[in-house]
Amino acid sequence: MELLEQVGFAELTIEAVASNAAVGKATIYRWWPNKAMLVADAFMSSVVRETRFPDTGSVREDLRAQMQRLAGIFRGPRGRIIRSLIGGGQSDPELIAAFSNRWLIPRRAEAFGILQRGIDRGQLPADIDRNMLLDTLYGPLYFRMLVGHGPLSNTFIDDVCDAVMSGVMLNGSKR
Amino acid sequence: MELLEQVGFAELTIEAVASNAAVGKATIYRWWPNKAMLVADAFMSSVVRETRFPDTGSVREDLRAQMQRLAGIFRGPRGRIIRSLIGGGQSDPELIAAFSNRWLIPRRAEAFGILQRGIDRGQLPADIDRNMLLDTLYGPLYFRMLVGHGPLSNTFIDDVCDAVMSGVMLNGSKR
DNA sequence: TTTGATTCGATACGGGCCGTATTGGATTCA
DNA sequence: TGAATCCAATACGGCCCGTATCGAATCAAA
Repeated sequence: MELLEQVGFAELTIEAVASNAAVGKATIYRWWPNKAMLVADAFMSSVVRETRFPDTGSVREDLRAQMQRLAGIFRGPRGRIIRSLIGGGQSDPELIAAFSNRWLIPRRAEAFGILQRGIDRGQLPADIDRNMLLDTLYGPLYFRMLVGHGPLSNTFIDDVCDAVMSGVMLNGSKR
Repeated sequence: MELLEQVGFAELTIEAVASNAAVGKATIYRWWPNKAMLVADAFMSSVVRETRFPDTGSVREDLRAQMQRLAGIFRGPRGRIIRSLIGGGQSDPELIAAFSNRWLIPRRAEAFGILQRGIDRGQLPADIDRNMLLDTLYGPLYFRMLVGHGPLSNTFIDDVCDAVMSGVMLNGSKR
C-alpha cells in the first residue's frame, strides 16, 4: 500500500514490493498469480467497511453525505490508488472485475439501503432503477477524478446531488 | 490505430508500431517523445469533427441525441481506444491532459452550443453551471464504460438524460 | 528428538521491450 | 555532382518480467 500510494499501479513492480518487504520475489508469486491480484487484495483488505450510515430522514441529504464522504476519499491518498486500479483495469479484465466486485458493489449495497429508506418514506418512486440512479449520482465524481478536467469541490458534489435528486424525487421536491 | 484497436494502449509497443509500419524504431522516436504522445496524435487525428448538430427544439432531446451518439462510439472500436487513453492517463499526466484538451473539450464546446440554445429558449436557467451539468449527463456514460458494471444500453442513456434534465429544466418540465 | 515435507530468502536465468547510438545506403537539394 | 539529410536496420545496456534452483529455517508427525 505504501508503494502503491507513491508510484501508482502501472509503475509498481513486483521486485520493488519484494525487496521492500524483505521477501523473495518467488514468494509473492507463490501466493498471487500477478500484480493485479496482489494489488486488489492489498487495497480491498485496507477498505474499512462503513458502519455509520447517514440517516437524516431525507434521501437527498443521506446521499449527499455519502457522496461527500466518497469525494473525501477520492481527494486523499486512496484516490490515487482507486484511479490506478480503474486505469490498470482498462487493460486487465480481472483487475476491473476485482475492483467492481470488491469495492463498487459493496459500496453500492450500502447505498441501496439509503434508497430503500427513501422509497419507504415515499420520497422516491418504488420502481426506480436503483443502479441507474446511483451511476448518475456517482458517475460524475468518478469522471472528474479520472479525467481531472474540473475540481471535485464540495459545491460540485452538492450541485450534482441536487440536480439529479430534483429530477427523481416525488412530492415536487424540486429545490 | 489498427494496433491500438487490437491490443489497447498498455500493450501497444513502439517496436510493434515500427515493424508494422516498416519503419525504424528510431524514426518514431525522432518525431514523438513517447508512446503517449504518439497515440494521442494518432487518435485525435482520427476524430472527425461533428458537423451535424441535433436541433429538435428541445434541449432535452438535443442532449439525448448527442448522448446516444456518444454511447454508440463507446460501444464501437473507438470505445476501446478511449478506455485505453483514460486508463493509461491515470499514470501519465501528459496523456490525460492531451485527452482532455483534444477530445473532451472540443466535444464540450459542441454541447455548450446546445445548452445555450436551451437557455435562449427559456428551457434552462441562465446561470446554470454548464460544466457541472455536462459532467452529470456524460459522467455516468464514461463511468459505465470504464468500470463495466452495467450495460451502456439505450434505455440507460435515456433514463440518465431524463433524470438529470427533469431536475434542471424550467417550466415544470418533469417528465 | 528425529525425520520428512513445506516454506522461505536469495540468486540466477532467458525473454521482452525500453530508449539510445551507430552505420551504411537512399534521397534531397543547391 | 557533391554535400547534407533522412532513413531502416541493427546492436546495445538496462529494467523488469515470470520461472527455476538451492540451501536454510520452520513445522508436523512419529
